[in-house]
Amino acid sequence: MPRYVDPEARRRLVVNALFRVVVRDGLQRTSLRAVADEAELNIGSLRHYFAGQQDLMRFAMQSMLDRVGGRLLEHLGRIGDLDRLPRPERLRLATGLLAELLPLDERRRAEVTVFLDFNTAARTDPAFGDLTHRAAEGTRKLVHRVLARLEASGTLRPGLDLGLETERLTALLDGLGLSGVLHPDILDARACLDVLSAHLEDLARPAGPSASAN
Amino acid sequence: MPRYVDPEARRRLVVNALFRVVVRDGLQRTSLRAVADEAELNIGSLRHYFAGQQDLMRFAMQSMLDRVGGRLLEHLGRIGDLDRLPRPERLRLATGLLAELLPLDERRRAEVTVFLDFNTAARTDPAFGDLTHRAAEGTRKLVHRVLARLEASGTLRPGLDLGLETERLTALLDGLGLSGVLHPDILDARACLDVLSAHLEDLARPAGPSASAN
DNA sequence: CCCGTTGTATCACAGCCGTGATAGAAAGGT
DNA sequence: ACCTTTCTATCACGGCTGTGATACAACGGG
Repeated sequence: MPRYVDPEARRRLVVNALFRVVVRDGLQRTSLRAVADEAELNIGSLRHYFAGQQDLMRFAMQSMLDRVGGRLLEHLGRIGDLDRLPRPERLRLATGLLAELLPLDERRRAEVTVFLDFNTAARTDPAFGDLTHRAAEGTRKLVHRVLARLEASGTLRPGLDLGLETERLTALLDGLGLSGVLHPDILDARACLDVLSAHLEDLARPAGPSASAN
Repeated sequence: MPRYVDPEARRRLVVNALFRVVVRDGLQRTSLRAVADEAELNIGSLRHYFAGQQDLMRFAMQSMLDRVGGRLLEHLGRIGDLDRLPRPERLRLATGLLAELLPLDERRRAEVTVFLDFNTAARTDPAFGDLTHRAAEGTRKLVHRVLARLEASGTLRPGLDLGLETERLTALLDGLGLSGVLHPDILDARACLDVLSAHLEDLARPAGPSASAN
């Protein structure tokens, strides 16, 4: 029984509307009025929950980082003890986790799209501050952790420079997300996943090439 | 002895000014007036050479595609017969060619930055039409060609799916460009080049690991 | 000299934008 | 009933945008 209106729910409503506008029209055309219209709210109401444009944008960015971050932590928890699983299963789980960062369905496509627009805008717009910077560091931390777990379980081929491989895999994910969002006709969801899968398989030790015998 | 003013030179002047504004302030804040100011031209003069904003943007995008494309063709021509070169040299040349797409110095950093802003904008702005689409196809064509040459010269390890490897390498280049431009403090020029170099080395056949004996 | 072409500069207009101010309705405690 | 807080709604202002129209200078050929 919320007293008055639940402000948190209102903010979620607005942020979701903002995401839809960004996906549909791009961040450039995402104005306070456009978001208010999309949320079927009066701009006056909207401004009652957000002090201004900067607040709204920062809150939206932070919200989406929280959401994606939450999902990634879910995946991480679900993995748990990696060593007890068969080798192909380990790679499958790692792929599934990192695939959370690829535009493989409408939800993730929207997330990657918004994330891309925010990031490019953040290059020159101080409104986002260091949000994108910390996000980039977080992604690398995660990727590094996944690679470290795979290595600890003996799934990777030896002699890899984990620092370099972290950057390589991160760049691959970013690039797949970029093309998947901007050129979905060239790189569709299936191709995205195939490339990621192939890359992880490539990092795995060539013990079982599984070319002929499975 | 140019009759009147050389219109082509004027357009180049304007386009260069536009690039500077985009790099400095972002495409969002790149207005006709800002470009005119940067070019030290009156906005009326500017509009004498460009019908409107769309024309200017399209022309700028096309110009930068031409420039980068020209440089890539230069590299391609300079390579010529790959098979006559020693193996490490082949990889070095391929790396140098593809490094043209990475923000390794101020010129390339500016190009990648502008290219990124244009591409993200093109997702929702019909002004750019299919320019970015053809650019994306062109990049893949180039990457595929490089990989095919390397394979034809026996430099790559066997059994590679060139189509998939093309997407992988393209995504890697895009991702390196993205991080190199947006987070240069996390991924500096050296790291960019190292990752690309390592990737190509990884695609090369492990015949000579060159760990001890060269 | 004259005149058409080319280039430069300026004004005005409508359309957005973010934002401050303000008024009034709705809600809930006393 | 009353009052405070919360919420919705609207107006107005200055600023920036692209663009059409227009006036005027500069150039180059007849």
